[in-house]
Amino acid sequence: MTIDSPTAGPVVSGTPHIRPFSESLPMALLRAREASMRLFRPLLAQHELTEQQWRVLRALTDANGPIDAGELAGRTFLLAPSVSRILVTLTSRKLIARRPDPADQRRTMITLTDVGRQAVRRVGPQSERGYCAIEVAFGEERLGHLLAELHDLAQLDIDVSDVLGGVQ
Amino acid sequence: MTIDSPTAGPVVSGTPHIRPFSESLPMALLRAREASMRLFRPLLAQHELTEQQWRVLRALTDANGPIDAGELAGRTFLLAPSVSRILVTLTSRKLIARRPDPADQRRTMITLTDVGRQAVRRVGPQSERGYCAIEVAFGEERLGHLLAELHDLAQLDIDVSDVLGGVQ
DNA sequence: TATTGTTATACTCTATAACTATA
DNA sequence: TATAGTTATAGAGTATAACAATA
Repeated sequence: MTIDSPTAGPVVSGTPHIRPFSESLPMALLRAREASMRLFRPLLAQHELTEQQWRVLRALTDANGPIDAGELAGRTFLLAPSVSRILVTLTSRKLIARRPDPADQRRTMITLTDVGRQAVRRVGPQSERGYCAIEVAFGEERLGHLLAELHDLAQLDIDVSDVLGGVQ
Repeated sequence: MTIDSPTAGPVVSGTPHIRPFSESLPMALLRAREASMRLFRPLLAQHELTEQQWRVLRALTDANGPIDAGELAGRTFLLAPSVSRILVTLTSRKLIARRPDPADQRRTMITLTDVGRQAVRRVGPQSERGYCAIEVAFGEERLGHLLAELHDLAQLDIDVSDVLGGVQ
């Protein structure tokens, strides 16, 4: 049940304490993400969708109605310029539609088109097979708990300046 | 034998079951990773290191001796061409050194230089402050358990073809 | 002939800044 | 004046293929 080292182990020759790569949280998250994405990448490739384009389509599916570009950027963890370019691509492929918000013409409201919904309907169930495979291999309850922990972790609101500590 | 799960909650208007974005494992991992990287990005920026360059330096620190480029690619989750280019950059900055393996001249062995080790020594302890902040906010034991679960998840060896299911 | 690493190429995303048009 | 989105630009990584050197 334990990870590699119970008490953090010996420090490497004269180096001040630096957490081993294997115990780095961002690295562990990356590794786990790569392992799970491995199941989905070929599927997205088949449908000529990048990971980020798929994130946009998923976010729109969840939204279940028009949302503006800024909201979309936030939900997909993409920067505004990335979203803008992705929206151009997805629009040219008729997967989404953009129109200005009548209430505030600065805003662009985005919706899935019927074609876009069809695409999601085609990819979604196949992608669900990936999740099921993970649930089976890892354990459904265990996976549920992991998701909850990841959710809580992402909610932590740590002040970055505490970390940099005015080192400047 | 349908893939759509029988007891997976209400299905959105006519759409076959598609897991909500919020319950997507890759998305949860990305979200958690973004939340944690938020603490480290400014630090890396201060030292003019990209995330990927820092991964290479960390992997070399852990290796505690020369390793070849292929091994480095594996440990950092980077593709060989990306590693190649990063090695060019890091070599020009004198942070690493490359030399052919005497035992097999095809292989390039990579080591940290003294300058490289110094850089790691400067960044490492500051980065450790980030980890500590997370440990405090999330709980040390809880974080340890999460790391162990992520480790196990990454170890899963799921056959991709099971997922694609010969759909072609 | 297979391998290791590097280049070549095209595409995409990241990141910051500048710009347009609304408000 | 501030905001929302887009466009501009520079840089970097992704991904595949092709290549050279070595085994």
